[in-house]
Amino acid sequence: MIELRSLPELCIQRRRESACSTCGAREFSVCGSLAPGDLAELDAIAEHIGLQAGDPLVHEGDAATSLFNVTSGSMRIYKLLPDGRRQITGFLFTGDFIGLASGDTHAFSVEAIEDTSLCRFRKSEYRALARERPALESALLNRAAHELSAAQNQMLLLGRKTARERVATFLVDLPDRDPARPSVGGVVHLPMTRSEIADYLGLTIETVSRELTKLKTAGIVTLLSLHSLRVEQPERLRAIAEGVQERSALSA
Amino acid sequence: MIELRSLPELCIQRRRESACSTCGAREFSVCGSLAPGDLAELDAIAEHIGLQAGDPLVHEGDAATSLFNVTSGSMRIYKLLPDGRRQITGFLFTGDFIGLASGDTHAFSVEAIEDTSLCRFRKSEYRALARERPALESALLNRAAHELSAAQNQMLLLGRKTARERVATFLVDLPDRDPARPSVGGVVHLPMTRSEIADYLGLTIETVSRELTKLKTAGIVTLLSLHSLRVEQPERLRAIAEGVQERSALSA
DNA sequence: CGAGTCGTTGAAACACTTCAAGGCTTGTGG
DNA sequence: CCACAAGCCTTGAAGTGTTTCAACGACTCG
Repeated sequence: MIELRSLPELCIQRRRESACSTCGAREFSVCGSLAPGDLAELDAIAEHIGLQAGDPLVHEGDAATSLFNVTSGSMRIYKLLPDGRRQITGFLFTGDFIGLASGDTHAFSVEAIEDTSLCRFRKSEYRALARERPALESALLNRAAHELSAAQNQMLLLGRKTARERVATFLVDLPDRDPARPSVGGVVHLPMTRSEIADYLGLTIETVSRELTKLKTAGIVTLLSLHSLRVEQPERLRAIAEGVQERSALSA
Repeated sequence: MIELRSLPELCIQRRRESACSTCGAREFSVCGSLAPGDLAELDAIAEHIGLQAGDPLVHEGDAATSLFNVTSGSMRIYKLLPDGRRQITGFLFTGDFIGLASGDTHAFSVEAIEDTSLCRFRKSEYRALARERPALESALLNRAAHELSAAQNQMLLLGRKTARERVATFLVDLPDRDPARPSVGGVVHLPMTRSEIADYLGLTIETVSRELTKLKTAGIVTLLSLHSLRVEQPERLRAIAEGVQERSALSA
């Protein structure tokens, strides 16, 4: 029922002795300052999964028996209305958790955006381990706290920001989300489509496209390809994201 | 940094031997199935606080040294943009927690809507207790999970629902939020103003007022007073909330 | 090369906001 | 007890940011 995102600085990567025979994954990430003993036990109950772009992982209404940790790639988590309207509530990257909630069914769907690998923990085994190792539970609570804070920021965006502010906020925040692909020289990697960005920001694809074009025309960003751009004026982008209006320019 | 709301069914009320000498509060609520020993220890470190309508509890940017549990009344939790635009990210009622996050400053503000009483726990004391009593940490994680699920629902509302669907959703969900004031015969108590409802739903006060009027005209609700109404046709209200469009009526 | 998917751009439509006026309620002071 | 000011809410009319509808361009794949 819930999904917990990592903060890069809280993540430590632990390399396995050898690649998993099933899926080839070589590492998995856990959050917080876990002791080596905790890591070893966590490792012991992990099962590796590989997904191709577009593959579903969980579907709204599914029984929630497992807990997942993304080890590479990116995913979308979303909710649907009966008529098909979609709200993407988050993108998941390396280190993010999925499905920690206490309920017995998922209240959202999760699909792979690109080829993605994960670790799966059976919830029963995980809970048993968490009882023995309180640091695990504590680390998860920390993640939940950060995730809630991010959710509040997103509510502010969806409820009160203009289209331009939403797109700017998205470009400012995204680079910090994926620890596996740190931003270099202001280059932002966008694995998702315009449609996914739109459904994440509560806009249409046309509006996203138009606002990106305006940011480009204003010289604030340069579009390198459909899935990457470079931020040329980070301070202006940040100002727009925070709702600090610019007098002229960008109006048209 | 985070705020955790209770689910009524998870809350147990525990009556104190006598009223608190400072504020007069007689009970506080904790979540989950805590053992009597845990309750007693929690009780021992609790400090009682009373607020009047409008009083602030925490301000965005404040150092986060305490953790609060609402024992009566209602509060608003919100974030602001520099130009004053406000997004209320949640309303808090009896049993709800405030400030569980790990960070050292609050990322939101909290104010009392009506006269409200709370229990305060010093974070350091609480964490020490949680280390000894894992059930406490576990109960908080459950709360965080439910809160995250609610946040995802709100993102769906803010990003993809129409004004009418938002107001309908609000009226459907609100009665279940306050365990201290259960809904009887479809009567919904609204302690907050239209302005607060608007800032919660990402609308203006005029739009909220108009949509309430339309629901009244359609015979779906009856306005009893400014701060209470009765739902006459719950199934129609629920259908609207879920985005199931009605053919005719309600159009104007 | 044609089909399909995804993205961009323009024009028209519309849902919601903004601006404006008035009503209702509450509290205060003469 | 009434007058009056101050909030809060409702309602109407005009304005606008975003959506919807439509066409076209770019890229990928068989």
